[in-house]
Amino acid sequence: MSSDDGGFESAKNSDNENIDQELLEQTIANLFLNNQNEPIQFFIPANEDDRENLVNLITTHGGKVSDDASIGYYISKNHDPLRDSVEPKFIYDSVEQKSLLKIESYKTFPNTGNENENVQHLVSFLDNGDGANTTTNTTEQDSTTGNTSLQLATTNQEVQPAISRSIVNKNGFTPQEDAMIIDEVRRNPNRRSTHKLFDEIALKIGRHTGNSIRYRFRTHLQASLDWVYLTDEAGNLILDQDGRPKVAEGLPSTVKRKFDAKDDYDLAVAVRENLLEKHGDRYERDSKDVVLPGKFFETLAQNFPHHTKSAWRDRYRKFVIPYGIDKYIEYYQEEETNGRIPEEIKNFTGKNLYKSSKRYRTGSIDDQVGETLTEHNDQYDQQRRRANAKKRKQQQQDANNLFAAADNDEISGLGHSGNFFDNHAAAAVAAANRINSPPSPEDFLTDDLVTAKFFEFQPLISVVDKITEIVNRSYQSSDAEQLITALYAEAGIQKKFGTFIITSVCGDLILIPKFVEIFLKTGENPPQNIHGIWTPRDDQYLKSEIPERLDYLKRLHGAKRIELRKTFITNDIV
DNA sequence: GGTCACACCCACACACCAG
DNA sequence: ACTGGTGTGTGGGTGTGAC
Repeated sequence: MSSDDGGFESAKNSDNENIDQELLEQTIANLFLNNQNEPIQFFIPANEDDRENLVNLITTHGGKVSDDASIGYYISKNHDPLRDSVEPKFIYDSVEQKSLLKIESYKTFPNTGNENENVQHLVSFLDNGDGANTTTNTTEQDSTTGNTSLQLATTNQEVQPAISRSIVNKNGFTPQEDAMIIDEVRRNPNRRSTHKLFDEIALKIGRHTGNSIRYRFRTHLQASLDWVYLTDEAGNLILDQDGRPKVAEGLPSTVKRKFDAKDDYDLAVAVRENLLEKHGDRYERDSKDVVLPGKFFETLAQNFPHHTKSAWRDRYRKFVIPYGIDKYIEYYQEEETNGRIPEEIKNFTGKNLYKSSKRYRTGSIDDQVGETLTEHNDQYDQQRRRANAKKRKQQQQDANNLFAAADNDEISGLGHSGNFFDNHAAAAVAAANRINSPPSPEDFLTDDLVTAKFFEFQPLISVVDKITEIVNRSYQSSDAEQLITALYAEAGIQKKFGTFIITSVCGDLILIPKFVEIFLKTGENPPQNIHGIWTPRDDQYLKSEIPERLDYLKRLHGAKRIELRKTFITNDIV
């Protein structure tokens, strides 16, 4: 800070000037301290604009930036529906004005408890009526008192998570969701490239598709995957003596591994050695008709275990034979001699070349293979690009024709054009309902959970829309009975089950449709390992007070939700 | 115009099977 | 035991539209 700071220009003597300067520096250094003189904690998402500068401003002014999304004020210009968001302007303004400003004024969606806001969080219920008993017959839920009162203090702002249904940024990913994705990848490191893993994560998160989560990981999160858990060959976590998962050194290989130029070279050399041994002088160059025993590929897989026996065999018949064993060896050696990096063999599968074994047996394949491997690879890359462009053009043309036809139909009074839209709508619904190995709903949708009304929704998953509509209505925060009755009468959810769901989500209405959706897709009651949905196991973990278990809960539910759950437990609600 | 979420694509690694 | 045929889904993208 320079002494000619505008605010202190009236200082008459150097002593005063020094004292003022000292005070100012002290103020700045202590700007982000709380009443107990402790650093105020903030969390800033990794992808936040100007994050580096914000971190710098906070830390140089006495504050602390947490790397745990559940700790501290959440500083972001993007609102997170699962917590209070404070605009970064709060930091800039406080620093600029050299004063800790009122943080409430910078909250994107301040939780004022106003009923008219789209913030709904039922934490207290009437203790009368059928819905007040919280038991379930279908889970290992701890038995609860038959006459449990659901009365809860509503005034405790400390433990009330700020939940809003307002979503900004097109269903954007919250820090909790990002953390959950990374955690799942850490637990399944060898499946980090698969589509299935992300489909599974999608089921747990509920708000995004597997595709979307996969893309999110690949584009935004992968870079920050600095460590993963150690797993065995079957993908199970390996635990240490204390039962904690071990951390791996580096990243394990993925399920499948691409063949590189060295692989092709090693393969070709091994094949040639084998044939020379067998045929001696009668060895035929680039033979297309060579029988190699299974033992050969078995040995190869032992010597080069990063590919399986089947993979080596497949690579041999689909790539090395069509290109030419000796031709590839010569190509590889020449590239190395000339200081160039050899390419692997490409474009010999499916549509390109490997349609019929006759083609390479007769040698006609050579007509399609360029002078060099590079030329060959380039040729097919170009062909593919041209084919894709042509396909896109055709699709555009089809779309134009379709709309033209629709216009004509309208004009000619024929109504909408055929059943194109119906078919596509049906396909879209079918796709939306398609999940991996779904459990049969008949097995878990028992009478004590749902009524006949529930089955009127077809497909069943559409009941989630109805439930969303129900929970979006305005309710008195002290009255869950109204909600339970609506769920019973309009969605066919038995009152006891409705109460159980509300209890499992600690009264957080936004999670109720999510609960039902995941329940329908997985049959899990309550759904396991879902942010904000408490299971009997989670409650046991909470009661155990074992640090590792509490850490796990903190990652899964966040500190605020843990405090809220404790209140539930203390009040004997669960 | 850039970024993001999401859908979709496709070569090919790996596996299985009937002949 | 070996073969060619082929299914599955990974791995690494690209296309599209909303914001």
